[in-house]
Amino acid sequence: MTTVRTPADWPVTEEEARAVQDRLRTRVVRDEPGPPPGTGRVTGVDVAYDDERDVVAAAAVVLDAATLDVVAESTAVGRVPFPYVPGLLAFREIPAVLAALDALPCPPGLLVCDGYGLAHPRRFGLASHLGVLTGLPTIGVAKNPFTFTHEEPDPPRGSSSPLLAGSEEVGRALRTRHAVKPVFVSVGHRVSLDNACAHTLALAPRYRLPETTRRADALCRRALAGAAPAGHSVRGECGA
DNA sequence: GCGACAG
DNA sequence: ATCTTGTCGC
Repeated sequence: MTTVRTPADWPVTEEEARAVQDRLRTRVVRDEPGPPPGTGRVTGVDVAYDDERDVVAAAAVVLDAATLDVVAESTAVGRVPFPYVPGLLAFREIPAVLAALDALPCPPGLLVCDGYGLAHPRRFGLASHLGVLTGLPTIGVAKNPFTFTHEEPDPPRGSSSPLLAGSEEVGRALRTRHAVKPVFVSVGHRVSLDNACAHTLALAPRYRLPETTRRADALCRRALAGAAPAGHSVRGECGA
């Protein structure tokens, strides 16, 4: 596990954070299909918090896309760098996630994020932000529809319906299990929406959520449980 | 102005 | 996200 220090230039106010999003959103690449599902590697990233102790823990878990076996994993902990504000989730999660990705011993391949990409008030959610900063293909798989609207997909696994911001399709409500609440898929960076949905289905053969997010969620919770309170130094590590 | 709102 | 017991089902 590695420790993270919040970057000195990290946004402090909501206004600064929105300005960063407006500046970086132009760099999202939308005209690439992305890697074919079932090939290469797929990496899940997730973050857990203890706001009382001001601690954040991130995990990255690399899976073989064909077998869904774990190939590598890493964690990072640090202080919570930004409050939770709807639309600004990325500023809370990204420093720790980048540190976990840096600590991986192999290339991550496609990144699967817990949250949204283009389905975002300014079309620049966590998945798109991580994609632009790393250059990696990314998708977002969220558990809730956020502010968007959708019709109920048909019951069979694989059915989907458009996730709409007004009349614009910003993502898809995708059924990964028969008659179970859908997940909400959106494009992050360098992946098409069709391909993002295909990846999501390939990663969720048994449970509602993709194996990538299930593994990353379990790992970051373990890392959080084992983390020292912020500002507490151990063996030379500087917390404050 | 009020409520809703990824994690 | 996180706080939380038992319970129904494969």
